[in-house]
Amino acid sequence: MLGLNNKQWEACSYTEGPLLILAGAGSGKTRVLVHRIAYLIEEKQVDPYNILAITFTNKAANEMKERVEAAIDVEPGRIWVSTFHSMCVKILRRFYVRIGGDNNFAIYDTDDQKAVCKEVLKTLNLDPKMYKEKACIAFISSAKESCKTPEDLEIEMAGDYRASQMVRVYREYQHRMKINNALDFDDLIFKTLDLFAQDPEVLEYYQDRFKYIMVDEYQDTNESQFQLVRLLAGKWRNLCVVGDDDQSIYKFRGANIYNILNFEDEYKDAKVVKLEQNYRSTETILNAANAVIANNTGRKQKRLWTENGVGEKINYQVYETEHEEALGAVNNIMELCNNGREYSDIAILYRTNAQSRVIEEKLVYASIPYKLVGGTGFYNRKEIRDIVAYLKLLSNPSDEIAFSRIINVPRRGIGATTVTKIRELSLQNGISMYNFCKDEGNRKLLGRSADKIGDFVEMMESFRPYIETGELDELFDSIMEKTGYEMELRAEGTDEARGRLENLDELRNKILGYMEEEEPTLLGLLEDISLVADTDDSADDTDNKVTLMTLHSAKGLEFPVVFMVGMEERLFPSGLSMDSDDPDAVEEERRLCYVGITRAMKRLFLSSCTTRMSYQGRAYNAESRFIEEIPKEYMTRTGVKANVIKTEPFAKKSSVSGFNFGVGAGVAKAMPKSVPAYNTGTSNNVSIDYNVGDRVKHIKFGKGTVTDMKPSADDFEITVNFDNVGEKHMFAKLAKLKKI
DNA sequence: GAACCCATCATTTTT
DNA sequence: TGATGGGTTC
Repeated sequence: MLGLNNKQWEACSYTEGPLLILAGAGSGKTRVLVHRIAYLIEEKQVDPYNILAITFTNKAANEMKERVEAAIDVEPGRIWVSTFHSMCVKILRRFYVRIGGDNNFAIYDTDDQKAVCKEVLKTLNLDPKMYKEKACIAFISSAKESCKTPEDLEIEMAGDYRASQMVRVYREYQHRMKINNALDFDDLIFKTLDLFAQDPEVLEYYQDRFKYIMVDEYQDTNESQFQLVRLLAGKWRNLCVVGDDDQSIYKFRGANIYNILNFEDEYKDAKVVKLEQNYRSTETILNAANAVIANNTGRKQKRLWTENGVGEKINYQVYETEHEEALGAVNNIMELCNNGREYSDIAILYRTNAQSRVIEEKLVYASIPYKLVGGTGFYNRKEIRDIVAYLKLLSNPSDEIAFSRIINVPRRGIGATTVTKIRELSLQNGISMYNFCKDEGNRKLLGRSADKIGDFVEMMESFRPYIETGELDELFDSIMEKTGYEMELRAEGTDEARGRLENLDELRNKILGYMEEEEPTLLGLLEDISLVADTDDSADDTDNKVTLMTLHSAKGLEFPVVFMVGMEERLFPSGLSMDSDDPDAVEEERRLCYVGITRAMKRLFLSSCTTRMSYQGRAYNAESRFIEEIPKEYMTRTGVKANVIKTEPFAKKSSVSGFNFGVGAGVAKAMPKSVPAYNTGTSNNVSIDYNVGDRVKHIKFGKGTVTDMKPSADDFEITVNFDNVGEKHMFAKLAKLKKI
C-alpha cells in the first residue's frame, strides 16, 4: 500500500460501516478504490465474492477490474465490478421470472423507445403535434428514475390534463414493452427494485452476498439507483460511496446531488474522508477552479491543493467570431506542437456539439489530426441497427420493434398493408407478430403476401443452428448473405454504400471480439451491444490526435493542455439554464466549468468571441460570468469584449429588403428575460447618453439627429435622421450611437 | 418505391 | 444554419 497519502490511506482502511469519500478532481479516486479492494482482500481476508463495486460507465468498470487484477492475485470475475445497468441485467436474467417476467428480455435503447412511443401515441390517438415522442420518453424516464409507476402518477397528476395524458402514454408504453418482452435502461433498475420488493428472498440473497459495497461517481446517482444501493447495503451497511458534489453535471438525466449531500443524514454513523490533494493540475489551474466553484451555494466545503507548482498562467483570449476563435486555437496548437507537445496531449472542450464543426474545419485545413468523441454512435447507424434487429428478433421473437424494422429490409415485397394486417391479427390472437407468421395456417390469412412471409420465416429459422452452437460470426455472415443485405450494398457501389459495408465489417469485428468470452451467446452479444455503448475504443489511446468533445464527455479525463472555447453567456452557462426558474441550473453549469478547468494538467486556454452564429441568427453574447470569476492574477487576457448583447435573427426570405434590425417579435423572443437582470460587472448594459434632438454618430451611417426614442423589450428603439442616408430605426444596444 | 419538398427543430447524454 | 422526418408526387 505504498504511495498513498494520509487521507487516501484513511479512505482505504476504513472498511466497516458507511463511508463517504469526497474525492476532489484529480485526487486519485480510482487509485483509492483499487487499493481499498486490495486491502479488503489481502488484509481483511474478505472473499472477493463478497465485494461489489458499482460504476456508471463500462470504461470505469473495466479500468477498475484491470487495475485490481494487476494489483493482487484474484480470480477474474469473482469480484462484481460492474455498472448499475449490467448489474441489474445480471440479477434480472436470473430472477426476473420470479415476478412474472421473462428472463430472455431484450434491452431497448432510446431509438427503440422512440419507436415504441410512436406506436403508443398512435394507439392512444394523441395529436403528434401536442405530444412528442421525445417528451414522452423524457416523462417516462424521469418517472422511472424517481421510482414512480403509472399508478402512482395517476393520483399525483390527477388535476393536470396534459400530465394525465402522459401517464396514459406511460401505462400503454409499459404494456407494449411487456408484449415485446423488452426492458429499457430505466426499467433495468426499476424492475430490479420491484423484484427486491416483491421477493425478499432474492434481496436477502444479494444482501448476504455483498458484504462490502462501493459506489463510484455517487453524485450522479438518481433516486432509483439510490434505493437500489440502500437495499443492497441494507444488511451489512459496509457501504462506501465516492464522489464529488462539485462534479455533479447530470441533473438533466435525473442525477440527484442530494444523494451525496445528504449521505450523512441517511447514514448517521457515516465517516467522511475528504481527498483534497490534487495530483493533476498546476496550482494556478487549481486556484482558478476553486475560485469559480466557490460561487456555488450548498456545496460540501473543500479546497483542492497541490504540490505541483504554480505553472503557467491561464490564457484567455477574446476573438471576433467563432471562426477566428477556432483559428486561434489551431494556431496555439501548432505552436505548442512545434515546441514538443503531442497532439494527443491536447483536448478542445465545448458546451454543445454544434460548436465542433467550425473547429473541425480549421483543424482539417491545418492538417492537424483529431478525434471527435461523442456524436452519433456506431450502433445508431442504420445498417448496424438493421442487422442487429435481425439478431434481436432471432433472440426474442416477441420483439415487434425489431420485426417491424426488418420485415421488409432489404425489400422483399412486404408492404405496410401486410404488416398492419399481421399486427392486428397477432394482437387478436395474443401472440407476437413473428410467431403469428410462423404458422402456415395464419399466413393463409394474409393473401398474396403469404408466400413471401413464408420465405422470410424459413430464412430466419435457417439462422437458428448458428445460435445454438454459438458461432455468432457465422450467424452474422449468413444474415448478410441470405437477406441480400450485403449484395444490395455492393450493387449500389456508392461511397456511402462502401462506408456502410465498412461499418458492418466493424460490427463483425466486434462480434469476433465478443466471441473471445468464455461462453458466448446471442443474448450476451446483444447485451454487450446495448449496454456497452460504442466507446470508439478501436484505436484511440495510441493515436496522436487532438481530442474534441463536450465538457460533459470530458469528465473523468485529463489532458496536459486543455482548450475551453465559447466562454460566453447564453452558451456557457447555457441560455436555458440562465432562463430557468431553478437557481441550481446555473450552478450546474458552473460545476461543468469546474469539471472543464480541472481536466487541465499544465496549460489551460480559454476563449470567447464577440459574435457567433447560432441557429437563431447572429448572437452577440456577453463574456461568460465564469471568466469573471477567475481571479485576474491567474489569467492573461487578450482582446476586448464588445459591450453588446443581442441576437439578430436570420432575415425572413419574404421580408422586405432594406434595413431591419431584427424583425420585432424575433428579437423580442431572442432577448432573454434574464439579460436585463444580469450584470456581468463589465457594463454590458447599454449606456444611453443622448436624447431626442441630440446629434449622434453611427459607425456606418455617419452623423444624424435623433428624432425619436421609445422603449422596447429591454432596449430602446431609436429613430435617427441621418445627414446622408435619411431616416433609420435601430436598437440602441446594437447601434452603439455616439453623442457628438 | 423513390425522389423531392417543406416544415420543424435545435444543451449536455455515463446506460 | 443544418439535419431530419413526414408528406407529396411521379
